[in-house]
Amino acid sequence: MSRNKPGATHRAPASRSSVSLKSLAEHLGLSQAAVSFVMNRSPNAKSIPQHTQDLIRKAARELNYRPNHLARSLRQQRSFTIGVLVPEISEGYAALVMSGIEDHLLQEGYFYFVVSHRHRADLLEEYPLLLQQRAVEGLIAVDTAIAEGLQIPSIAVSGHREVPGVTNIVLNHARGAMLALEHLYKLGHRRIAFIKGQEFSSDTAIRWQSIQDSAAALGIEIDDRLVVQLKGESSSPELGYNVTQQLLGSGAPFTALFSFNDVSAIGAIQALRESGRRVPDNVSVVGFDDIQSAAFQNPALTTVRQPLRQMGMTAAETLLQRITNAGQDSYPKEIVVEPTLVVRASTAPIP
Amino acid sequence: MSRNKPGATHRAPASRSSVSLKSLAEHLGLSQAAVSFVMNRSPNAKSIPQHTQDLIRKAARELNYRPNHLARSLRQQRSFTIGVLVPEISEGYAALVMSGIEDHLLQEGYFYFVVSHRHRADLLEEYPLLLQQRAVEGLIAVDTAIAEGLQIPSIAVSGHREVPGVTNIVLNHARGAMLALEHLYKLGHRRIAFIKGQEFSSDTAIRWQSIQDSAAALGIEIDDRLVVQLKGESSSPELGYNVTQQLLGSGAPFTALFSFNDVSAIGAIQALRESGRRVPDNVSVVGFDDIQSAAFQNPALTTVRQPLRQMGMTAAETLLQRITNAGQDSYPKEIVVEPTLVVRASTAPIP
DNA sequence: AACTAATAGTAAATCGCTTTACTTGAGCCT
DNA sequence: AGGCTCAAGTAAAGCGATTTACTATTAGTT
Repeated sequence: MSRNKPGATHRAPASRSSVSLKSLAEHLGLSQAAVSFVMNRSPNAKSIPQHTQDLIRKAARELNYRPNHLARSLRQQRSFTIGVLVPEISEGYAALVMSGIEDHLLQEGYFYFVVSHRHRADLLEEYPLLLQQRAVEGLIAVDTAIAEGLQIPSIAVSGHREVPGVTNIVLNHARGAMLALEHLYKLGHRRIAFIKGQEFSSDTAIRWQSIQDSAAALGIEIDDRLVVQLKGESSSPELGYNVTQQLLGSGAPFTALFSFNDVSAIGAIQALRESGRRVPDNVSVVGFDDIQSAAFQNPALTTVRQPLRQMGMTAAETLLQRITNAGQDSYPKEIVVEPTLVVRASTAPIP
Repeated sequence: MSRNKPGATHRAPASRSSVSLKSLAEHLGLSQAAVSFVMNRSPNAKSIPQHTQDLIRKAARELNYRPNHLARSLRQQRSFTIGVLVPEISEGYAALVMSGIEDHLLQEGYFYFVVSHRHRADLLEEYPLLLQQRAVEGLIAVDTAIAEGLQIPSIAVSGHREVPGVTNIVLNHARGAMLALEHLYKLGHRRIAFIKGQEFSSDTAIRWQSIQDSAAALGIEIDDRLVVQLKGESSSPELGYNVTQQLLGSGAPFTALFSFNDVSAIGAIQALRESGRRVPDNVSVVGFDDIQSAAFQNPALTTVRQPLRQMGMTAAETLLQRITNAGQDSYPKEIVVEPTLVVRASTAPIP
């Protein structure tokens, strides 16, 4: 199955124990300082003639010298590492934000630790501390209520509490709610059901408030019997499925459903279908987020799109700026991004 | 919107510049060594009487001492950090494996760096080196061809090449293919279309080989016109959509489709539907992986389940074992996990 | 010839911890 | 009184870099 090609040692001689600055300097008959200056293109290197510089770089290449990042971090008090705190590593929301974060971060030479707290209070408390012990230079919390009193610059993606030292990156929820409700309103819907998010979700309160405001502005009345709330920790569509059954059980009629997010909307559609209702013929459904699979549902999901990747990139970019400009203690308290309505096939005019 | 509760300073006095071992020792009037022994419960601490130990721990708590992990790692030559290399974060497959990895890792006190290479050859080459520079103690590559000559223990989830130093965690593909084909066979299907994975996907070759073997064993003939291959880097269902259109364009009739993975199966179903075919009434579709959203497709997807989370956990567990037992150079070359067939609503007897 | 300036570096401290080898004083024994 | 053991620590090296403050040699100037 696998052959050992005899002449295939095209890699460098794989220096068993990795070479250190010390061994490299000895090999060259120079001081560690000289080598360090040259390798880092430090201003001090100007006292080293070009010829010697070339020799140093050549030897470094040949011996495959790679400076130990730990040692450098310790000395410089700079780790080029940040921490990312998410509720859970899964397909939807967090994954998209993380991919945006990574995009910007790696490009700037930073690495990051990911930790997921799964809404456990002890982990929420402990992880930021552990991350700081590991000398991260900043923290990005995704959909996570961040504790006060952090020593390092922090960004909260979808954070809404005003915490000293924290930049919140938030969606314009007023607009998001209005886009969705206006769309339904224009299709003739008046009896609209709502699925609220769990208490622990950062966006739950603000989104619900925005919905109430938009509904009032449009003259849509919200029937309490048509409002349910997701229950449970998991991020599976099942949660949406469950509360939709509850909604159907109440007997109150509705022609549209606006769900807290796409994942729950997907579960909701399944429940509607099983109850004999067709989407969008009998009930229109609007989701929120526009996760990757939203476009490939059947019917394809109409949803309020959050620019999640963009939010991740902005988070990383802002964080690095704050780290680099440390000292200035002015920093943005809030950055607002705009939603868009993506109309697909899960909404239609009232029957 | 946000209130400042005046009496809310229930946290410790937030010691501005974090306390070091040195300052803690000075504060106590003891040597750094003594404090270190006690804090680490080192055997050396037996020479420190209980009373002093209590004093040390009390002071550490009060001053909120947190040892600098960088310094410790440097000294001990142990970073308690590993690297995880994935093609892309925002995808069903990798996300599930990562969540398994994290589960085991964090629990054992390890942290991890994630990097995604997006199939770029330069990154594939560079990232393992950068990770080693950052002193990771091991590497887990997910669905990624790992380079030879790594200095550290490595695990390849869905790796199939035999590389020295690497443990492959693989699915029993022979069984996976057989489960799916047998299922279709029993439903009466004989004209079956196939979507193969991209060349760069680790599982593509073995899975296709297994399919051919199973088909032969069952007496199913594979029509070349009914075999297409995913094209493109992205992990969106669109790729499956595209090749299914191609399949339909060929005009060759088929009653079932076995797709490389769930994501492409979802796109395929969309294409089938748009062509006027109904799933499963006219065409049965089987996916592979059982990603989270598979159960919530319409129709719910019949698929070969890979225990992805389990594979991640096993990867982490095996890696930590190999790290801990460093020295022994015996290690598992391959760990096989078993698939299961999850029958849902996308398959039915032939029309 | 003496002084200055530039060139080509080097020695050593430092980051914050761990860990080995040693010291100091007290108590006990003979 | 001298030696031995034990308790309770301490001093200092070392992990692998970076960085500040020097030094030794040569060349040029007056």
